[in-house]
Amino acid sequence: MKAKSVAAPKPRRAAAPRGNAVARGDRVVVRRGDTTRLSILDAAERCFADSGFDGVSLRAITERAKVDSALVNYHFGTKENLLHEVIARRARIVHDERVRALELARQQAGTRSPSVEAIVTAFLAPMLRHLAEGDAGWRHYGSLVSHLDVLPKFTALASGVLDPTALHFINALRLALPNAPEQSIYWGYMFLLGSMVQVMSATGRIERLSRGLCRSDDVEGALRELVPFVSGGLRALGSESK
Amino acid sequence: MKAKSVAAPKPRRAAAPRGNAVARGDRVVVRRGDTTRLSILDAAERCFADSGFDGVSLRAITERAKVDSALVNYHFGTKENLLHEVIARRARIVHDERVRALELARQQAGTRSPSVEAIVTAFLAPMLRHLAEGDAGWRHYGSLVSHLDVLPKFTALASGVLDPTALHFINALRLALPNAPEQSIYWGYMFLLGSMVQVMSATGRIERLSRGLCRSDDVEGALRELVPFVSGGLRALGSESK
DNA sequence: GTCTATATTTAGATAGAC
DNA sequence: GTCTATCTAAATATAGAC
Repeated sequence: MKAKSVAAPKPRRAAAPRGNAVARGDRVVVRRGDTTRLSILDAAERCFADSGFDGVSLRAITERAKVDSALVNYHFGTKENLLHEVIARRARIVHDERVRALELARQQAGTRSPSVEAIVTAFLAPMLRHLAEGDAGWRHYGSLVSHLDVLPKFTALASGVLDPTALHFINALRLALPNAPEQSIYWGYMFLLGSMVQVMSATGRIERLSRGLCRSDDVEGALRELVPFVSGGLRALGSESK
Repeated sequence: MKAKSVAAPKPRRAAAPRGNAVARGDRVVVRRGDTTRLSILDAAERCFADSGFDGVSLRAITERAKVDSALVNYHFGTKENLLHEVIARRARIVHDERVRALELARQQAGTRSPSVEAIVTAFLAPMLRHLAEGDAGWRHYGSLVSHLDVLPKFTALASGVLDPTALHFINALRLALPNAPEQSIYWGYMFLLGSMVQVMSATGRIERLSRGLCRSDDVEGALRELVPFVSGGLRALGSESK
């Protein structure tokens, strides 16, 4: 495969024959093969996070998932499609949680705009809460998103999944920072992402730098630093003395 | 190749037979093959930046460099070694420039510590200046470093090259922010990196989000946002009201 | 130092039996 | 849905002539 960019999810053949678990009447019916699908998604999530999309083979993934190597193509069609589904399943969840948290902050603020801190927290807390709960899948997802966020080749894919969330929060920030120039809002949002990525990617760099004083897996600690840092930064963009 | 992590540069065989250009007496003697070496380094820098280390083949690199495909192995030994040399050649330069800029800020501050802004600027300006000058090589380097910064597989490599700079600036920040807890300094430095990465990686995401209002290649504009954002964030970490 | 040719392994994907 | 077997292309790396 050449180094062409990865864009839309083109289900080539038998990609995703059916949904994952389907409600029928009252009961949730788990179909045969659904556990296979899940095993593959989880294994892919982990492998992609560790080594990047091109750094792992489908065989490495199926070995970790303990399923036959032909089943990836049956369930997902192509490797790219597998990546897309790995991202999409959790992105949907975080998006909903973030939007709901922002809604809540708006209600609590009444007629005024929520504070910068409240908006930033609405954005960061859902993702970091998942990380803090110790779920390995979410940790791998965080690391994987960081990876995609930074490689031009995958920006289209990441953008397509993550931009809807972005626009919600950019709008909110605009209202909370009426004095900030329009460009500052966009850049500020990017810096928010970048700061969060340093926590999500969990490369172990901060352990090494701080000789163990700070830890990537101390997500609550990171959140306690992240919210004031980002909020302070955004406020500085909105103040006149720039 | 399995998904093992990439650590020290292990020159396997004929890796880097000689330096790139050697001063002999007064004159700089450019050896035969040095232009080949340079072509490969430049092409690799570009390809790695676009698609990541595992996303490009050595053949794609040699084709872009317009040299024979066997010459990578002759000059660099392995692909990993090639990556290491691609990073190292520019990392040395930025490190020196940053340390010099920090020295200068210290002299100008006299007996007091330089301001947070001065320290942050000393760190950011050298790299962003290279980007702003429009040199394609530096742009690719920036994008590549962002990539390595985020993938666990490459953290050891990136760390080995970049940590010396980090410790310089962490020390400086400690003095400029006497009220900040020790952990906040380390996290703050990570967030500084993360924010910078959003500029360096130049994925085109901000163009898409802002519908063309902001541009990745407007580096001066980005620097005007980056310095106040990071400085404001760091100050917030150092204030009592956290 | 550079090239041709190739060894060796591994990749993604598929056909068809069960 | 799952498995065995395999196709085809591409990967990294090397040997040896020039």
